[in-house]
Amino acid sequence: MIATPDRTPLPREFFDRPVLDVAPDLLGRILVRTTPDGPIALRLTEVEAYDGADDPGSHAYRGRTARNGVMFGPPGHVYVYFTYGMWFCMNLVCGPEGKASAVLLRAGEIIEGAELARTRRLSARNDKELAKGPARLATALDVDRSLDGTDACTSGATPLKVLAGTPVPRDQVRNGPRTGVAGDGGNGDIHPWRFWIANDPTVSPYRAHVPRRRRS
DNA sequence: CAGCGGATATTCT
DNA sequence: GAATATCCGCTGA
Repeated sequence: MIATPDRTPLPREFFDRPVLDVAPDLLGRILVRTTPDGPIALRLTEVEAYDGADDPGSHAYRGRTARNGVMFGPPGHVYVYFTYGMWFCMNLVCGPEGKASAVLLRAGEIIEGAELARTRRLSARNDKELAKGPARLATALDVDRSLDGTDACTSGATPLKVLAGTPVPRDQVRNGPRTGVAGDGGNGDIHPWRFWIANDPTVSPYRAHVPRRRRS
């Protein structure tokens, strides 16, 4: 017997909590992206927490900039950034206004609208790869900077919403160092803030931080 | 399969 | 100038 996922939208209070509480609680939730061509729904399987004030790995660590301003705003809004000159990644802002913490959505399983996602992810070899990685997830859902600052918690028509779905039992949640973040992953790592669903085939592979040199 | 170079905006030094 | 919350295509085993 499989429980039917709860399609009730998560209220803003869900996100107005410490980011380390919200992040594991987002696993199994359903993100719905409404596009002109139709809806795409994704079950979240992997996330990472970023805590502005005390977190050197966070975009907000060195204060507010034109890029990260949404992180300092109210919870339940979408923070989208552009990285490596090519890719977008999306976050959900958590905690009270001014806290500048957010959850990076790293991977998920497309459960509705896969045909739409495939047209945006032509290099994916199978459906498990459609949203395996944060930039792939944003690409599959047609998310870019035009959605930065969008409220995911208001009622009515919004481009992005988060539904209650089916929360993952705590014993199915794994955590470890964040992917590609300088300072994370060493012995005595104090930021094991990547959370994923155990044995889920859509979770992205872990990669340690590796500084890369630019060609001269 | 692992390793690597290329693409190149935003931010900080 | 140099690093970065990444991905893709190519190379060689």
